[in-house]
Amino acid sequence: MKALPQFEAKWQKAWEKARIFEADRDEKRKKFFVTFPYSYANGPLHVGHAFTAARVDAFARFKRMQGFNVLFPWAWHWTGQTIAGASERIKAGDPDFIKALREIDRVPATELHKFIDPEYMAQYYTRENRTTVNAAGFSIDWRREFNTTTPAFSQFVEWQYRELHSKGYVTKGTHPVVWCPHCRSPTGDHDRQEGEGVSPEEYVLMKFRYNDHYLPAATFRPETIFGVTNIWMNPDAEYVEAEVDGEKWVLSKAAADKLSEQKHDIEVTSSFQGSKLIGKEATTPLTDKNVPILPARFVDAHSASGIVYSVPAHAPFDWLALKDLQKDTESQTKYGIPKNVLEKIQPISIIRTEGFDEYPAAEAIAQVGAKDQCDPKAEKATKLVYKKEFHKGVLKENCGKYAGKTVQEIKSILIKDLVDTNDAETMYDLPEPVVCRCLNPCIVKVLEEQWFLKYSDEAWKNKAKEALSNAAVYPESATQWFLATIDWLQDWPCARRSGLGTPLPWDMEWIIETLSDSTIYMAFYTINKHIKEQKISSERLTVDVFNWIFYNKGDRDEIAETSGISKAVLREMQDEFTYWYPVDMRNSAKELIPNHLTFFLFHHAALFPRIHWPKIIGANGMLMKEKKKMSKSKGNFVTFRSALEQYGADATRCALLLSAEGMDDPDWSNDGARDAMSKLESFYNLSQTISEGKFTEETSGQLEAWLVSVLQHRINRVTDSLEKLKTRTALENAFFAIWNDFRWYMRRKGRSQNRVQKEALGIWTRLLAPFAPHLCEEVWRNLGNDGFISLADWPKSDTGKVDPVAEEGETLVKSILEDSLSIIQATKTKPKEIYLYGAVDWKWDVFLEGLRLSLTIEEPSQKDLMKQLIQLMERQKGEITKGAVRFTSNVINEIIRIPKDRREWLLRVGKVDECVILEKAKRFLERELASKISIRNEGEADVYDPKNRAKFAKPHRPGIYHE
RNA sequence: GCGGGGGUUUCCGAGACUGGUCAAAGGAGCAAGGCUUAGGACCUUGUCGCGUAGGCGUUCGUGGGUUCAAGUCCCACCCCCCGCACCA
Repeated sequence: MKALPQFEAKWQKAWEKARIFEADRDEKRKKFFVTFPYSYANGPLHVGHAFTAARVDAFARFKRMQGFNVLFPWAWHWTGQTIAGASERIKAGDPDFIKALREIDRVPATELHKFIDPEYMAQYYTRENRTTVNAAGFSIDWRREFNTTTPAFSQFVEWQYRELHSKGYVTKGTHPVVWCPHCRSPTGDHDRQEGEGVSPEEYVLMKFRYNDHYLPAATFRPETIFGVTNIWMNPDAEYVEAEVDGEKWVLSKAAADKLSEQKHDIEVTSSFQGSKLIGKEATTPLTDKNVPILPARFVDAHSASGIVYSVPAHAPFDWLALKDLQKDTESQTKYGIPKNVLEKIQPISIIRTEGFDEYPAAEAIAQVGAKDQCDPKAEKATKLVYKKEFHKGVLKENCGKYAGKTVQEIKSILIKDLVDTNDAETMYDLPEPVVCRCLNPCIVKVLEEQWFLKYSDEAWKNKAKEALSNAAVYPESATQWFLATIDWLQDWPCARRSGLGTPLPWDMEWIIETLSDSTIYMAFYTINKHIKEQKISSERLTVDVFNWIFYNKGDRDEIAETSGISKAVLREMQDEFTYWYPVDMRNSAKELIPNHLTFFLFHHAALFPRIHWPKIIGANGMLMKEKKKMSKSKGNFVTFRSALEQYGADATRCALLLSAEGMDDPDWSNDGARDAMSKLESFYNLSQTISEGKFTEETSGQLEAWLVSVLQHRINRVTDSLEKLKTRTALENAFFAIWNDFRWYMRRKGRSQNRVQKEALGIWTRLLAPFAPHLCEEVWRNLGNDGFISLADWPKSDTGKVDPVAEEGETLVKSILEDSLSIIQATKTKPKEIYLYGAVDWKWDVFLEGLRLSLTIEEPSQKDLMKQLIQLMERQKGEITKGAVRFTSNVINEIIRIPKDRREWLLRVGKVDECVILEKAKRFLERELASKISIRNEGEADVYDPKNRAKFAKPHRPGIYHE
């Protein structure tokens, strides 16, 4: 059992020694450039990486065997926040995190403390993972390896960004983000302790007037200003007076803090309890009405401005709060609100909506059964009203110039109008609390002067779509997702203030973010071999150098002079780039479709001419562990390394690739891996028997012709599937289907062996080599071959070797076997003797003529064929029996159902001499069925046929009688 | 909510674009038999129901429809998974 993994190391060494995966430019050979998105160096590779990479490697090996000069390079992603963040957590002594590193990543204690240096950590995992990649037997050219903070690579990224900038693809902008004041950086979803999926929302602050102050009441529904009856404030919360951009405002303390992060000048001048303003009056913007300020508990001072206005007709909370207050005499006296003020307040209906009457708020409250303003059901009622009114609501006559319009159509116009007249302002806030991993609460910050990749640009989008249609996408169903992503993408902030990476060349405060520095880096592989071999220092890699290499722009002599890179090396780099580019195949997990892979298209479209756009893009599912998502926190995380140690490289690769294809999620299970391992071992044992066997037969018969023939189909199937990255189908056919062919052959053949079988094993092994390369090298060697199977010729199918007669012959034997077994099963008796009856000649004539006719007529119908066949028989025989007519009618019925290519095939096969074939297979059938067999043709003299079975004989379907 | 992908026989999955060879490939599991000192090895058979003749009946999320014929085409509905951005 352990024999297989043992020779894995042996072959890996042999490959390395012979340097067979080091790919150099060779103009005489066609190249093929495959890539795998480099992994992030903050942890060990896991079996999910293994799955995707195994697909890429299988494809690379397949193409290499097809004779292409294949380049499969590898690199490491160091850019970004994550590695730095991980170091932070170690520094802080995060116990869970350290435990995971010790137990899952198996980091030795002696190394762990060094991880407080992020660079060391990245180095550690790079080293670790490189070992894993080699142990997997991936066919990598390591001379081109790099990581994304390598100075030479940074130079390359700088060149890329200067180029994008000058072409207008990078712009400056302002944007709200979820922000951690402590970390002083945006807090992405995965950086959050709490509040996943929460993003900033834009409120409108309606500027009510109170004395010489503004009282900004927050709302999502500014159109409801026409129905305002009062203002709500929380009497117990802290409010402040502040100078906001030169105006005097009253707002919650929390809001003042928030606004100061949103491009506003704020100075707080005094602070007081909300109760101070209760009972006072404020004036509405737009409509200049005086409304009272009233107390309400549902008002959250930590949300937006901490002040809201009340529209009881359309807002369930307002309706409930009003009812609550009208009943609450205690509060009325406490805050000195005269009864008549409350009595005067009448809901004002301003929106007409199908399905609602005068007061939608009240209706919704009744519908959900909300009791008061603190009832959680009030939220439900609010959503109900909002949604309906937004989509179907029309503003009534009391809405000024907006009357008669739908809410949906005037909403944004109204906001713009209000802001223009200084009746409103906008403000961002979070609908739910967000807490950073550092345990500090987050706020919304409006980042100014950020750098964006302008993915919103229509022209760029169109170019990206062109690049997409220029490439083959596998599986095809992923195309839709790409198109949707291209349409959906907005401007992408491409730089951050912290983390590892390359600074923006024209604004060094900013570091290019991880997804943005990894879009065209495959081009860097093509030249990095020379940069490393020639030890070219990064300063020499100037913009001019890259321009010359990638665009052939500028004067080589001059560039050689200024950069100090020799003319010859420059030439060599340019040649190598133009030789290897474009990327022929890039494959990743589907989660990268909406980001990395689409960015990859955008940037290639922006920076390179069409001839350098990618040719094939592949996507695959996300790996599951025993049907569940794999994660370190769930404790079901399987590292690539541990899988290799347990099952070996070949079994790991095969188990993964057999598990899924297309965008279906593959599943990793111990059973699956163990199973793959024992299957491979069986294959090895079988191969030993065959390759060590003595060949008593040199000449080949029908059975050998059959084996060779079906193998041609297998070759086609495996080849076609691999071309389309259908790795599962390919492996299934290369492994199970051919195995079944061999089983049948050996079962039919008995003990004797044939040279053809050994040749067939050679083909089989080569078809399997991209998936289980180590084992196949071993088998290949045992078969007496000298070179590496990794470099052997991929089998080509030969239509000349397809033998329909041989194939149908075996089909006949199989069907006799199956039918007889079925009869035995149904009758529950064991026959002493089996009689087989081949169809009489005239039946064959009718059958073949029927086939021929069906192929000459466009859409063969029962009637036409019948007529013609009967005429034919009349001409030949003069008269026809009733039985013949019935037979003809049945045969035609069957023929019509047979697909066209099968009909062609059967016509090519022609008349099968079933007696001869079955006679040859007689001993086999007798052995299998444990019965004497006797074979005759229908219509011959003296045929033993006591139950009249012979007349049931049809072409390809002899009659059977069990006695 | 928006966008993308799916629901097939015990399980995983092929088939669906191009309707008939489909009770539906292949693998796994399970059962029986063989081979074996033994086997998580290998070989054979069976694995929707019925059946003393190779057959018949009922199935491919649900409900309709088109057709001589539907897992495959059309319509409606139900359910599941994934993505939704300052970040890998």
